[in-house]
Amino acid sequence: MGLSAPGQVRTRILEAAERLFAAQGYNGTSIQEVAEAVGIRRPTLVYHFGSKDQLRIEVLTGLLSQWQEQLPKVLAASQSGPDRFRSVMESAFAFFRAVPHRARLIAREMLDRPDEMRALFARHLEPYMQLVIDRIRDGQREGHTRRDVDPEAYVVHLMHAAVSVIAMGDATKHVLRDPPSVERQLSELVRLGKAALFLDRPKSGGS
Amino acid sequence: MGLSAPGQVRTRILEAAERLFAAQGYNGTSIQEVAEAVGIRRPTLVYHFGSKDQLRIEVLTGLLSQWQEQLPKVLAASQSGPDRFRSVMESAFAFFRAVPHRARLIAREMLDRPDEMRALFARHLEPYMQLVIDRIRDGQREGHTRRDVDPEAYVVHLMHAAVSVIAMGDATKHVLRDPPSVERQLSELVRLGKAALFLDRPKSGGS
DNA sequence: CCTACCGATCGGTAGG
DNA sequence: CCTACCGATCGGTAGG
Repeated sequence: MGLSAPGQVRTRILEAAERLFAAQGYNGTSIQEVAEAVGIRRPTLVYHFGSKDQLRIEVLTGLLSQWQEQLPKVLAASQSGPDRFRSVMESAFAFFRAVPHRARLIAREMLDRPDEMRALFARHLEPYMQLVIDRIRDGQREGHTRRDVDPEAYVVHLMHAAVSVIAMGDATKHVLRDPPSVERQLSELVRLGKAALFLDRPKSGGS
Repeated sequence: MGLSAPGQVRTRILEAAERLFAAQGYNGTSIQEVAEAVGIRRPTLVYHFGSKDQLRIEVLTGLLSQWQEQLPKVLAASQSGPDRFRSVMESAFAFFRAVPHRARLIAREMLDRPDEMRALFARHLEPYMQLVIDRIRDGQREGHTRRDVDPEAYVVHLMHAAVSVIAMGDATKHVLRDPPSVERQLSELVRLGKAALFLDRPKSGGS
């Protein structure tokens, strides 16, 4: 009896590797550890993936593909304006928070192999980011979005902020006397993003 | 003749280690590499620091001490309000941008050893962060700062954002058709921070 | 600050 | 999917 659900061996290896690489880093994880977590011998793992580096690449493209698959659903939420913004942001956070090590692995790879990650982002995410950017420019023309927003920098900022709050939140969580929970941290991020994007308007519909 | 300026050997080891740990990570760097960069033999390095882990600890406390030393100067900039905000932010960015690998090392350690980093932050930075938080609350009472700001979460957000833009900016830099430079990214961060903190006011002094 | 040496672990291969 | 084996490198010690 194995240590996790049966499934395909390749899939179980990928899951274990994703978890361990996220927790300890690629250099901090031996393929021996991954094999043990799956319940197989090391040469068997190498037989399936060829090399440790190839395993890393397959883990990463799998993760980016999931992301790419979820993004359209997230962006299709509703029409426009502040409420849509909130729902889009919260769906995006939910995606990362559901499996927190995803954000961790992304952050690690951005540090270790920035060029490779840039290429992966360009392939998997660029169209969607560009779509958001175009919407912001539309909003600026139509007058309900601040004109001083730098759309490219704004979108990149939100992505950085979301990834790092979830990936590195543990390190800053209890620094303060009244430490903000991840919940508070994320809802402040939503507030911050809205305040910086939309023009002030009266609280309720009247006027 | 060594590979870098003479100085104390210990100091040269610390500098090389800081640079290499930041670039390749702690697990991705051998003490052999550090020794070679300094121009000494590995056992000599071990003689000076006892162990690789002790070297890491001394690199990190050194870095946090520098940070702690600079922060009061940064915060003493001017009195209050949006202009002070801008100058404080820009001084903080300048500190990291001057030696970009500092932010990288901080980000790596937040991922690898969150508990240890939390303790270091608490010791070296907590008083200053708390000071900023108290100022935000003052501003809220006095009415020139938004009441919906969550001061703790806001401050933590800015720290996360600054560290990750500088540390991981390379990975997101050229994703878009019109990639924002680090400059644009940082000035958007200043704009975002101000828009989310202060109430809207007329552009020029007249009313 | 060095040379010489240590056991342990690394990723990967041979061969079945 | 396994056992048996490989050379290379790891952090650290002995002893001077």
